[in-house]
Amino acid sequence: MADVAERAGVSVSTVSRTLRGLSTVSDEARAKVEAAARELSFVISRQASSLVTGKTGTVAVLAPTLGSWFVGQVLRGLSEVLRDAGLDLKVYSVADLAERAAFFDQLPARRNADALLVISFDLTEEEFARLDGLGVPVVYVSQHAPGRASVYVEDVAAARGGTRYLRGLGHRRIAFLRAAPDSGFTCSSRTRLFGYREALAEAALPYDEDLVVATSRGRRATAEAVGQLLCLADPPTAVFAETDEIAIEVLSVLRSSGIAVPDRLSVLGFDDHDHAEWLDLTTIAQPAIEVGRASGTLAHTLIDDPTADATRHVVLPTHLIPRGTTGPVPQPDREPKRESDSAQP
Amino acid sequence: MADVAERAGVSVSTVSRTLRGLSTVSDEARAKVEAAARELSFVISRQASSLVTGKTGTVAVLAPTLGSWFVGQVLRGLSEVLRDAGLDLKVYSVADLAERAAFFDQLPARRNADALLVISFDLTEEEFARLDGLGVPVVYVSQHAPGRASVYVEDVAAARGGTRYLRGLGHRRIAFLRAAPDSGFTCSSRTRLFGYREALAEAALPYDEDLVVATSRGRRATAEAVGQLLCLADPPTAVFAETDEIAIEVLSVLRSSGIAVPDRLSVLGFDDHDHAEWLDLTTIAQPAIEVGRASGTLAHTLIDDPTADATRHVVLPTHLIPRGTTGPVPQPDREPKRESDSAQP
DNA sequence: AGCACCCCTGACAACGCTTGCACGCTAGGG
DNA sequence: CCCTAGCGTGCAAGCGTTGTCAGGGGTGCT
Repeated sequence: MADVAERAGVSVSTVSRTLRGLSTVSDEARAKVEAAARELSFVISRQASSLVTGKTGTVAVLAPTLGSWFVGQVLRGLSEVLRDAGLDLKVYSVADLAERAAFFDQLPARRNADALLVISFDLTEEEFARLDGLGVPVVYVSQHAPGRASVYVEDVAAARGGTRYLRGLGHRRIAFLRAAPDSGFTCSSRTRLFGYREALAEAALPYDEDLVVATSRGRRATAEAVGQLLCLADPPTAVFAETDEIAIEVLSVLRSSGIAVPDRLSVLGFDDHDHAEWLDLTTIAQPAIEVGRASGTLAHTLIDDPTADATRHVVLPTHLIPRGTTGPVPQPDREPKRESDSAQP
Repeated sequence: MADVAERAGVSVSTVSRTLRGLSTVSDEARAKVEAAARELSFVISRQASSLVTGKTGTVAVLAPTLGSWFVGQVLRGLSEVLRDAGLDLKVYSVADLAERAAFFDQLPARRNADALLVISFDLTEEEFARLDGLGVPVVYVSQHAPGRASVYVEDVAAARGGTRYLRGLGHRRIAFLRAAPDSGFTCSSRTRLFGYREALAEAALPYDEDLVVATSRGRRATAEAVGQLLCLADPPTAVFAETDEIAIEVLSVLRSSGIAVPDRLSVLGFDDHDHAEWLDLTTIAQPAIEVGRASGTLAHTLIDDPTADATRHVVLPTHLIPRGTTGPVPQPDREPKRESDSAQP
């Protein structure tokens, strides 16, 4: 910065003021500084300025994984608004429980970011307390955190609606396929399961724990989970998957087993993944990119305005998209209409 | 830090030394400092330490988008090794050419990261020069940057192999579907196209520009591109898509148009996306997560050891996975064997 | 006993930036 | 003609660390 000042023939103070866009700089000085800065391709060091301002100009996000479709979309929306706000984006992911513990133990984000976004974590009270004491605003993304800033979709209502839809098709034995707890996505897992239970209860259908199965990512794990369901004495006629990614794996397993969808088994997903449309997957759409955008905007507000309501909630809409993987409950006394969608040679 | 020092009854120097794990601290002092630090839940400020060490403890990555499967996988591998190395991960994404220009103009990563990873950017000489003058090591990911550190798969050879494979099935009219230039993924686009051309040349097949079409993300754009190909006077019998995501959209379009795959048209992808297996998509697998890991490791090496060879290349293997979307070239004089994989009711 | 070491510790000057404060200048009002 | 106000600028004091350096207190050797 001193170099720029020298080249522009002004003091470092003036350079600093110019580069931050303060209005108390003469046009002449501003022009000289900008020219000098460009020639030296000078970039101000966030580290140094944060040392005095206390602001890092960075937002941290904690995600269970970076590889999932949902997180990718959220990150997309997020980076878009953060870029416009001049904030950098730091990502932390914790793959398993040990890493999760390590993260909360060290809280590396502390003092190294102006805000923290937590995506879909089912936090313990202790973990909530840690984050509350972080000293920076925390925004809970894709999860409802009571009394704390959060951005989410009405998971419970959406899952209730999805389950009702299946009920409306005549299904009485509806399975719920959730992500394995180690994946970290247990938050939406819990809320969606809750909506599912509510919809069962409305219709006085029993909640059968055998119908609720957790699966890890990967085809083999999904095959096991599906097998487990189909081997039940009274197997389900419909499967509600917590995410489209799981639903798509289920479709894959079913096709290679020659089980007709939806004639023998209906499949309902959640997300409206990019591939859902052409796979003809009935699903509950959620605006993932918009979730990211809203989270970024909220974080930005909370950073800039300490008096802002730090318990604000942004609730985004979902809607059911009926497609081809759900249909009426099969009639055992009739032949299936035809073997559709069998495996290719 | 002064608070910790006071509480522990030592000087800040000792606190600093303890917290950095330097060996020249007595056990007694170390214990007192650690206790005090824990009680005050003190965390050192990266900003401040980076000010004096010159290290930010952060690695920046520049990606064309955060929503694509490939970038997500790379980020996964990357975050894994960076976490182990104690480095933070900052992401910058540029969605269009204006943002790209802004990035190279302002170089926000300058001085704010210890290394920069650039994922699959087809850079101009001028942009290369900008990055060379960045002052921190730059690792080119998923692209071969001559004389600079890069991690990539043999795109050219892989695409050549894929095209040869189609040729071996009898195809003579092979289309290449590339990502639209605005998506930023033009780097692998270029190299894969090059391999495709090489394989055509080997067999003395003409390179027909009509067979090379660019498509943006999204179903409509893909439908247009596919339509364009099929309307040619001499339409292709096979399509080689630059990525599985494009290939999957192509399959989608073809299915809804009732065009049998592979009986009327073969489809070949690139990536081995999570969904490729069950969609029975023939593809060229590349170890995306491993690309991320290797990039992170290389960046870490370059940061820690300035004498390390900054032109090191890591080349990772690809392999063709023959599946059901590719088959022999259709025989116009014979009836197609059967209408496989028709749309569901 | 004297000397050379080694080990540990504390003081202090950076690092690159922001910001309160004071200063010099010009313009307008009494 | 003096006083005040306002504007643009520079000075200097930090922000929270690290690294250098000097010094104090043991220990082992001569």
